[in-house]
Amino acid sequence: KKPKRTKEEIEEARQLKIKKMEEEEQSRWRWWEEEKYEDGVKWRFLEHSGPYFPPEYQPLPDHVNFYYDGKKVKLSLAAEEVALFFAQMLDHEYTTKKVFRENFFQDWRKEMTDEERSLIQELDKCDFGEIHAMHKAKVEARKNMSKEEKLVCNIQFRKVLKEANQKILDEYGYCLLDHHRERIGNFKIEPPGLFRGRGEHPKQGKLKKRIQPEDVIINCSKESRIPVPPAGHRWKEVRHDNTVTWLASWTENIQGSIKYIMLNANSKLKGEKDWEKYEVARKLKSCVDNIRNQYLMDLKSREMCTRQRAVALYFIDKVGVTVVILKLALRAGNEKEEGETADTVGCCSLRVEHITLHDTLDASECVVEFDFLGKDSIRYYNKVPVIKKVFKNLKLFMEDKQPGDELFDRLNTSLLNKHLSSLMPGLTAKVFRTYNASITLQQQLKELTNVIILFFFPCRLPESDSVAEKLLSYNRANRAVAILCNHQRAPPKTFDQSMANLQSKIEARKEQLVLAKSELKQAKKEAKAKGSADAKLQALVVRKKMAVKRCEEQLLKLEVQATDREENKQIALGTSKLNYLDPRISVAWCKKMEVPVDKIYNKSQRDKFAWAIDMTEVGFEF
DNA sequence: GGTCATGACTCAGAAATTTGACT
DNA sequence: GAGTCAAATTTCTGAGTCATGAC
Repeated sequence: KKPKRTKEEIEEARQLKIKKMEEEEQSRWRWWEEEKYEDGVKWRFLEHSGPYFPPEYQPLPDHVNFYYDGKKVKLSLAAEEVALFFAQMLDHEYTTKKVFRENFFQDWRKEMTDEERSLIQELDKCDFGEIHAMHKAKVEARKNMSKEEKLVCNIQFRKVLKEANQKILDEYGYCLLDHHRERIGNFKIEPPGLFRGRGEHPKQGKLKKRIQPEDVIINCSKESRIPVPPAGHRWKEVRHDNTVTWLASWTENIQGSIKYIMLNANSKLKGEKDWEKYEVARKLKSCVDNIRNQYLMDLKSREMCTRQRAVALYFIDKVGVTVVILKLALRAGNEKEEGETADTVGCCSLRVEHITLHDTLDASECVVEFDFLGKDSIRYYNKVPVIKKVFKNLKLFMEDKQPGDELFDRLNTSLLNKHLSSLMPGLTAKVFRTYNASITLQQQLKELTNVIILFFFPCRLPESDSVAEKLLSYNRANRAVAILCNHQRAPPKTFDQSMANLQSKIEARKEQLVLAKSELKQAKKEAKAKGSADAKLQALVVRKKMAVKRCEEQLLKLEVQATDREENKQIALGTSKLNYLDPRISVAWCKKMEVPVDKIYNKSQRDKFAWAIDMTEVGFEF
């Protein structure tokens, strides 16, 4: 059995943790206080250990077999490994899809020996049952490890495993960049497996090949300790390019695109770029009115391509309607090679079939109904009233076109961005998303957090909002942005259950409150009857009062939690929080509302936004 | 000047893993 | 104080954006 930890030991561990955090803070590289490098230079010194390669394939044990057409077949090592990839995924819906199965089978056969290939002709005749069962048992065993932890060997096993992982992290997880130790984001080479695209990807199921050192390019300083390739291997190339941020790269075999090993989000290189991004978006704030006026004028242009550009910009920026402001915030929409990826679109690549025009709809005029698959094959569905000029133009663009034709046939992202950068240096379609997201957060926070109440009822101080209520307001503001950016998630599998659990907790707490209240009443009654002389009874009343208060607070907290969770069912807050919202807005809000920053940002988020946490004053305006 | 390929980087949700609250 | 389980966090890697340079 695990030896019990004494109170002293627990306290010691706590102190150690605090000390470690303080040390971390002390040693943090405050790069935002330093001078920036000349244009294009990303680093002056870079040293690292190269990427970490996944372990070699371990052949199946003798009792686990593959069967073809009912007969046991001993596969070659290469074919067996790929068979395992498929068997591992059998519980997943992917393996039932026709495209996935066909792609897999085709690529699998390429890995087979001639003999295997002539025998194994149909996927339906393959029986991966035993391999699948073995894999499931392995996963189960790992899951149950904590239950069996009582067995000393298991504890040791876990410890060894943890230590081994730590060793890998220490060795490969960090680099030295300009005298500072920086964490690497993805230091592991992606292991081989079956490609899983998103949505209806034409290449799903294809074999993602094992990457060898001979495929990898290393990037580091000339004068640094050059990473040593695994024994018996060599690198494809070692280069010393300080105008890029990556440490290693390789070309993957599915799309032929390049994969990179880069630094963690809390690094200088990523942080500085992030800061810059928000500064560009803030610059847009000062000239957005002019830009809007310009594209509203362009809607009447004689040039068709100018008109298309104006309508596209209108989609990318926003739609202003008299009472409510409805925003669209579409992505730019680059062209994609047909048949190479799932059929998804953004603004410039919209097709006629993706929008429906309604002269009137739900008491609004000139409504555009959008229905298309965007990035990651996430559906974008929205009905938005637009100004007449935009509506008329859309009708014009759609004239004599087939559903599959491009809506903006005279426009692409390159033209759009060229135009934008002529209006403001650094301006691209993407900046509008950042700008609109951040400005929305700022507005929503102002509206939602009691400012009005404070103004009209100065006796009600912001403190009267509990931290839980303030956080609900923050999450609602965050949610408004996530909806704007169409950041969706699949509802968690356990959602209904966890909601029901929470509800029953609320009911229990309510009952408890009723009970506490009646006990308080009773205590008061008794105290009154005995007069104020009885100190014991007076103390009881105080205690009961406290109990009621505590109960009420807990109930409120649970109710707030329930509201928050329900509203969050299909919305992913993380993406906007991490990528679109200027952290300085949140930090300033925390300061103003006296909410600790760690209620908003967890440890790694605080690391990522350390620059903002450090420099932001309470009065910061985006 | 337009188009096309390529490279480098940001953004994205799912899945795996860890944490910590509750019983 | 241990066991359980949901929630939080981290990891993973696919999918975009956008600039550049060759033709």
